[in-house]
Amino acid sequence: MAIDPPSASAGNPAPARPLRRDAQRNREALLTAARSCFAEQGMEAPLEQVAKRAGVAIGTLYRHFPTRLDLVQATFAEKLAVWREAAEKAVTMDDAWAGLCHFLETMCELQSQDRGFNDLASIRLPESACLAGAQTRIRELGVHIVERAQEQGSLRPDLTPEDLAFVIWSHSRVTEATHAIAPDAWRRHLYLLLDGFRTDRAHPLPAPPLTEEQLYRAMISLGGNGACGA
Amino acid sequence: MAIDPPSASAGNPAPARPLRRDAQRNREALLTAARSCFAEQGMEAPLEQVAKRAGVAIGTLYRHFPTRLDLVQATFAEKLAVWREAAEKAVTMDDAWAGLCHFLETMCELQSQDRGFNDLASIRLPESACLAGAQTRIRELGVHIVERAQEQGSLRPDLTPEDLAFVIWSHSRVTEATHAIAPDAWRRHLYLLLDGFRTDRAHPLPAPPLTEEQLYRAMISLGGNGACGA
DNA sequence: AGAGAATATGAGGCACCCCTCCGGTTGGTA
DNA sequence: TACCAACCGGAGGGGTGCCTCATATTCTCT
Repeated sequence: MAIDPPSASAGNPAPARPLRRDAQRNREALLTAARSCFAEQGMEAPLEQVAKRAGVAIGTLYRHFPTRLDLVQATFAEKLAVWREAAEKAVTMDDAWAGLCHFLETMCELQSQDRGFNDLASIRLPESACLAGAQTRIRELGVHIVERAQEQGSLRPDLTPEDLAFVIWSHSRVTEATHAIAPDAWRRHLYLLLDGFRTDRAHPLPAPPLTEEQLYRAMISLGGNGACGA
Repeated sequence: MAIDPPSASAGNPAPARPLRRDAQRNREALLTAARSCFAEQGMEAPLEQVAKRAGVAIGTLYRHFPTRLDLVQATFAEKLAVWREAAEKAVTMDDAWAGLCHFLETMCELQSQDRGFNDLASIRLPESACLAGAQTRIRELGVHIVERAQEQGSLRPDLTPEDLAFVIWSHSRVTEATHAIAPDAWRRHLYLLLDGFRTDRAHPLPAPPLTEEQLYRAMISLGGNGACGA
């Protein structure tokens, strides 16, 4: 993903000679350390701490992952896949409302377990990032999830897929606040919000939905100093 | 609040000789600068930037406000008062649901206009802070606001005053994301959540409410590096 | 006008984090 | 076994922000 002979940017050309054994070991130690650091402190955890926790010098970290974004992507690829699978499954569920709940609940669960994922879910990676594709796919699935639930009449018709970002963002801070004190409290918040999503009870909303473009810009603006540079 | 001859901690004993004219001028310049820095960047804005914007050296800032907390409190006293007045008014409104909306909408508006206030609303100041009393008062009023709306039957009965913190927290991140892109989008989120608060539509919630003590601990845990030291 | 207290200044020490670079080390192969 | 490319270590230069303190300046009162 970073190391290796020149070229090999997209992920398929040269088979790239396997890593030396010590390098392989270090790479894995780094990923393990990154997972725990990011989970505790978010995507902006000091890289020097990741290196220390991996029992490796800082130079070694940079050799394997030249930028923070490289490390973030390698660290979260799996969890992003879990989220994506939840979305894929959601669109196949007979009860579209249950599908929506499954999608959102899985997402929130991942967010609440991992501050780094919490950060990642809230933002949009740069186009160049290899995980950006997964984000895009999840968004497509989100559109279907919303449409199906509206067709079945369970989801209020004035809700747009962009409104799902409200769930991500609002849950983000709620879980950050309650995580250490009441690890399940976020479910209460989620279901309060979901009650507001149902068709019965819908009252007119006071502001128009975000456009897709606004949504992207909003997600990018949250990027701050995280892994979002370029 | 910080300067001046010894003693004079609570705010009434020695009349405390008035500030010299230059000191008075600087103090006001500092507050103005702090308001704009905090509004843009949150409560953790670099103090050196506040000083620079005030056209004053860093030492001067520390002379007037020995700790960040001192500066934060002086900066936000007025906005906290506005919030509190909204709460006082809310409990007098005939329609308790309208009162709840007025309270929350005012709060969210303040949060969305000012990142610093957004931070401040999410956390709990230390007992020693002079603004802590206002926070406590607002909380008391929040209890009444909730109770009245439940008595009138408009607010779902399984909601507790602690759940109002979900509004603060969730709005916090939503407005941070959308503030620069769609300044009114937060109203949409707020009213989605409020639709979930109504009595009709209430579905059983999957997690118990926070206790008061959990709420405080959660708010403190968000304090991070902000103005919350000691 | 002059003295003295109050105030302002800003360089500087400390801590944190970023990222680079080059000499030393090691794994795997001939 | 010996070689060398690949790899590792970690000191160090750069940047930011915090806070302090000795010195210089300015107000105010007599």
